[in-house]
Amino acid sequence: MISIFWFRRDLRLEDNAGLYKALKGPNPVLPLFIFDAEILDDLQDKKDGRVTFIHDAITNLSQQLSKLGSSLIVRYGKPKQVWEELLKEYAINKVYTNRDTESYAISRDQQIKDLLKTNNIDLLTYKDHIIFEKGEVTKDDGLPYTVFTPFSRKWKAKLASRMTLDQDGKPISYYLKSYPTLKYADNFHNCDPLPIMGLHDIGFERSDLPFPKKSVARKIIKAYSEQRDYPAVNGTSKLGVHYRFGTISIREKANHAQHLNETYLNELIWRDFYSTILAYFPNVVGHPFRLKYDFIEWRDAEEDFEKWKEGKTGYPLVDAGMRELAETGYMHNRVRMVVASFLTKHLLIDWRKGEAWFAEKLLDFDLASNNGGWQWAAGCGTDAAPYFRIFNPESQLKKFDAKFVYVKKWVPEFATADYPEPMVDHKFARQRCLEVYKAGLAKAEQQNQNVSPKKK
DNA sequence: TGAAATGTTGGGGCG
DNA sequence: ACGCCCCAACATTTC
Repeated sequence: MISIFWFRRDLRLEDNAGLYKALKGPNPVLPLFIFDAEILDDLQDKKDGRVTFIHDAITNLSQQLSKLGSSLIVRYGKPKQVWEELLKEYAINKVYTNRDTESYAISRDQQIKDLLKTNNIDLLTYKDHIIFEKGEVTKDDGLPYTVFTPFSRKWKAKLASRMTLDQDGKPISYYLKSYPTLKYADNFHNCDPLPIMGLHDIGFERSDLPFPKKSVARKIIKAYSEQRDYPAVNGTSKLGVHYRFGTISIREKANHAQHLNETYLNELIWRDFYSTILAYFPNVVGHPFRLKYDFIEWRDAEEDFEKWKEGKTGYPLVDAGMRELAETGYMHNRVRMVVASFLTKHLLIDWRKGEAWFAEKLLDFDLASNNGGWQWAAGCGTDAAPYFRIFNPESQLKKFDAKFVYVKKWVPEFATADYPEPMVDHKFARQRCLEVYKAGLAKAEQQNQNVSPKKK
């Protein structure tokens, strides 16, 4: 009998909660990865950078495991079918995995749990990709926070409430201690290396996007709070894709952040916050968190959307960001806010369209954070910017890229005759946005009264 | 994690 | 010396 450890968005051996538990369990452990046809077959771009990133990570894991005398099962297909095959091929006693709380993952895992149950096999799940999950950081009455600042206060208090020492005698929160996975490497199932299919076997080609490195200079984290807002500066960690696929440990990075820079730690808390929001309110996918914002009449002009996607709006900072995204699968965070504000407020295009475009293009795309960010920008989310906070793309440029270093990098025709005029006048668009939002909210108010008239 | 509009204050030029 | 005006700088309110 063996145990299976199922890798999904936790593609590393070190400090992996579920893998650690599996190795400490009663059976030899054989790890598994499934290239999920349900997800992959929906991807439009057959050179999708994320698929290459995952394939690289899987190849790396397989090599590491073969050095340990074990291997990695790699399959392609619909998870249920793959598991049905595995049940025939292996004598499986337990299955371990790390929790994934995205909507699709929850239903997939339930399906697999049921399938395993009929074979008397437990599916054991663990928290690995965030620090505190749903239910761990709540208001005193047990209800979830929907505003970031009090959430983060409680989060930090919980983190600090159990300080201890690590192996080297340095102070560390109990919640950030690493799982010493490799100490139990003897419990991997001994076997010959198993083959890994190539990218084209699953219908993809190698992407030529550059993948950010997972080693980050300490000074970037240290100076994060001062430098993060300037897109021309190498001031952000670009670790998003590694957090997304678990090629680094969130606990390790949170521990660094706790010692080096509180603002960077806050960014990690935002991940927990939005992940938790999604877990409590799965309806935020496709719907505004504050439902009264569902009555806004978006203009949704298709030609405007195209200009935005191509980075041809005539607003240099917006265009630079959109082109950086298209060319690298990444966009500086300050600029993400500016382009999102521009799409929703200046162009009055439904935030869900922008969200979908980011989902397609971002290497570090994360459902919860992306949705939270877009709803924030549109003003309809938790802890949202009030709708009348409208970014001025020109003053944002002046503030954060005054010397046009970032803009010139991505928009070479900037300041030449080839660069277009602004597609819409700022003052006009601002006024229009205020009116349309106001009308939308008024309509919501009216509907609300029709549904539940006030009692006398 | 905003920006514009409006209000207030105080210094300096000037008659 | 004084009132008046202008305007920049800053503060507050409004969207």
